[in-house]
Amino acid sequence: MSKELNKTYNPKDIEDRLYRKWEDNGYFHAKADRSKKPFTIVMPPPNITGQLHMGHALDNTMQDILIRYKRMQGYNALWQPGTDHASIATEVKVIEALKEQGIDKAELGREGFLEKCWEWKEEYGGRIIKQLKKLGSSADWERERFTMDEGCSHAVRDVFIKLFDKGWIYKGSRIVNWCPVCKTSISDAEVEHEEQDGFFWHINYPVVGEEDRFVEIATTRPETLFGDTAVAVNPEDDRYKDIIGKKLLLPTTGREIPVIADAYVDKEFGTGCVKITPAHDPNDFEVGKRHNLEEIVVINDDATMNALAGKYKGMDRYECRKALVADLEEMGLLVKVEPHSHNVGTHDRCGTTVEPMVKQQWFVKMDEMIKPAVEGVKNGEIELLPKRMDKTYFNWTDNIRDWCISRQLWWGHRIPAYYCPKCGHMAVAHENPNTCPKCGHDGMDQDPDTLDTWFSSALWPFSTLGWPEKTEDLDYFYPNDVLVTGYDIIFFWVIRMIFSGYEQMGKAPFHTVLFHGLVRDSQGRKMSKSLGNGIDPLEVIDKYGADALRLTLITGNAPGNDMRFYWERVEASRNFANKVWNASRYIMMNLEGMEIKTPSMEELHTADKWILSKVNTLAKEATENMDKFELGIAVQKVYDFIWDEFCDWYIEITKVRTYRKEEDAASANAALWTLKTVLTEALKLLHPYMPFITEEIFCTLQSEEETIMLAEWPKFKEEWNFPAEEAAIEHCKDLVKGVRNVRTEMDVPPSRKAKLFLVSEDKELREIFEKNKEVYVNLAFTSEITVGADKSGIEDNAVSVVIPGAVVYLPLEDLVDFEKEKERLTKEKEKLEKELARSKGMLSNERFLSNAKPEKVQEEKDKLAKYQQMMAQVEERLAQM
RNA sequence: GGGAUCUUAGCUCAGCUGGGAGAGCAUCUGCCUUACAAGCAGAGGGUCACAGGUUCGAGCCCUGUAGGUCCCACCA
Repeated sequence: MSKELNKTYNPKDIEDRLYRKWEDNGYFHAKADRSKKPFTIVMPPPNITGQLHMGHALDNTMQDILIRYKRMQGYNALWQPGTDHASIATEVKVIEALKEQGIDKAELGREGFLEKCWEWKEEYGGRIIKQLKKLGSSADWERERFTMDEGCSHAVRDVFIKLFDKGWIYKGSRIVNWCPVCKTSISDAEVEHEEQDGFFWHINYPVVGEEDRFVEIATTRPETLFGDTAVAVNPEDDRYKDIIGKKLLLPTTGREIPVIADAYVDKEFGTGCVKITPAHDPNDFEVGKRHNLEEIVVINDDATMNALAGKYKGMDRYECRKALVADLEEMGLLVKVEPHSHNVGTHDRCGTTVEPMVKQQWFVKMDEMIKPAVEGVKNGEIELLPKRMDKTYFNWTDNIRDWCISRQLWWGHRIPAYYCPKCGHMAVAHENPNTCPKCGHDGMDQDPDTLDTWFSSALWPFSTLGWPEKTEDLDYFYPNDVLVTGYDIIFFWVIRMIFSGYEQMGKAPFHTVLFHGLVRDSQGRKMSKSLGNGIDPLEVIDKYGADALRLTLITGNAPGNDMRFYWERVEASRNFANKVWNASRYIMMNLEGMEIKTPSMEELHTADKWILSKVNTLAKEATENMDKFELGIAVQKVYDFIWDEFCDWYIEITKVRTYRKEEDAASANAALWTLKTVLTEALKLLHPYMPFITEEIFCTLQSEEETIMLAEWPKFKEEWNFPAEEAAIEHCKDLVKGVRNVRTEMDVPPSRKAKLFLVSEDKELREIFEKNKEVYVNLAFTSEITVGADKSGIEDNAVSVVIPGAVVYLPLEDLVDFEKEKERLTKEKEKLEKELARSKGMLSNERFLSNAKPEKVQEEKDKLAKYQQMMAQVEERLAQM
């Protein structure tokens, strides 16, 4: 019945084959089915430009674990996958590709360019999906969506129109972050602030009509001078009270600007005088609004100076800065230059310093829409894990600003607004009305801008289920259950999904958000292309297998924390896979040709019940941990169980029985049944984490079920709860450990078996040792075992080991070194003395006795008794020597 | 400026609601014991950053200090 397994686990032999089997059999597919409870996760859609990196690997491993777990628990588990059009990223890629062919985007025209984008998408868009499959991801690929497919695009337009009609989307002239390289506006969230060393230029602006009187301003951006429309001082600043309202001559321009008073100015900072450039600085923009100042744009979209910069026209902003400063110096208006480090906003995609610009853009009004999103997290409808993410979340929502959603790009969802070239009327609609509803003019032009990529991903939890159609899927699978993602996109995506879910669906999109950290390199640096320190998950899979990679990413790290990637850790995971493989191989070898019957309770030996009880507890605990999303803890417990309890103890314990199949068939049968049963349970618990190896073994081990993927998740069973047997085996383990310890210390070769005498005054304990000789006979290297109440008949010079409740004697007279033995016992005594002191101290502390929980007190009393008993034995032994 | 987070064995990190310090790797010593040397058995190694406080009891809670990392923020 059982097939052969290789001696070492080779992931390559099985991964692709098993994945194909799963996919072909439709195991990943979920259909709305009212008889089952749904469990839904939407996959954060990777960019079509993306290549699988460690972040994806971690993110998707976590999701796959949850999905596989819930699927085994009988849920109708849907993992909804798809990809994101990633407007800027894709557009940049396509432009680059075109450049190589000598083609320019503008030449190609909008239609032509979009065609190229789609071609690019067709060619590369599926790459990352293939890579995700390598990981073992059990997403429902039949449902794969794309943010720009017909349905999602419809959803986008629908939301746009609804919000517009509600007055929550508006078009306005505002100061926005402008990227001069990408030549588009970007949202606040896309701006990265970095500290840069710069200068503070102090410049004198002459006061009009007053000879030799100047106002000294300090600026980090002299080139914006041409856009100045005022100089502001603090109204409380005595130094400048008298010049408020006077005019200044703006150097090099001949233009006069007023001195105004505004509380925004900090008296203590700089000179206390601030040049106001409403068109190129967000603060100045606000000041300008308050004082009705003109907004003079002096910088072009490509960051060169425009005609208003006079002779500097056409220069790049930094070139102009240099030239202007030199000229000011010549004119004697440059007072001084101070080094000054300040925060500069850069575009997170290209690193270009953003230029604040006044532009006509589309915005989403946030003040109202954010309210349910705040409330939902506050009242626990949505739980953010780890909990501390709440603060980050509220920090953002409390300071929310309107969302700039228009982008001057071509690849993306085009804004569904149409303008009449004749009367200027604007209509917002799903399709071009063609005829102006106002003046009847024939032909309307669509707004050239596209929407921020995140506008469509914000709708992902419901747009993928068919919204705005009222589909069965939507009704059944929405709200989703869990969202798994990195904390780095909480603002971009998570918050926007939450408010969109509330606004469009009236319900939170999910009840739990599970955040994970970043995977860093071994030195703790971010993995990045520029550093070249990224590790390709596919390479890891190729070398060590997907299961090893998955296990590595999930263990040894607290939820939400960043982790470092080490090859050594992958190796350790691979070793575990191999361990599982070999243990299974061993069990299958033993099952070969056997017909295993389910043993009765009486036929099960103590050790069998012990391991059943252990795996039973494991199932309970691992389930609890997984329900709390403590995936790393859960799998660590499974790992420890398999390696330590099951392999190192149980398999070893049973060898004495499985080697003697003929002599005692019932005993061998019970052991083999237990081995197989416990292994199967453990494989199921391990499956979400290591899907490939568990499937391969499961299918080789048995033939009743065709896949472990759909096997039932282990539950705690009362009939497998054996506390007494657990305790009994713990005693045997103590015994074995004690013997091994002393034998190693005395350099007794394993080949030398020894007689073993066990002395205990405890009758129950004697019975345990008597009954379970088979447990320790081999592990303690015994040739003969005698259990007694006293030490009669034991040579005086036998080596002794004190274990809880008993003393073990090993007559190894030729090897006994009395000095060494004494030393050992003295060390033992010291250890016990310390424990006794601690225990006695606690128990003589009245406040401990009165304040501590009664069970704690009892526990301590039991310990004391145990130590006292052991101490007596050690002392007696020392006295004899 | 606000906030988060970290500081535990040589390295990387666990340590859940406070009750005798753990893992993996590395090191040392034995073992090719017929599942596994990617293994088995054993060992060494930690004033849990520092200083206070709460408590019968603190790695865990509170306050402060130092250092690291990160996020947010319009000081020109």
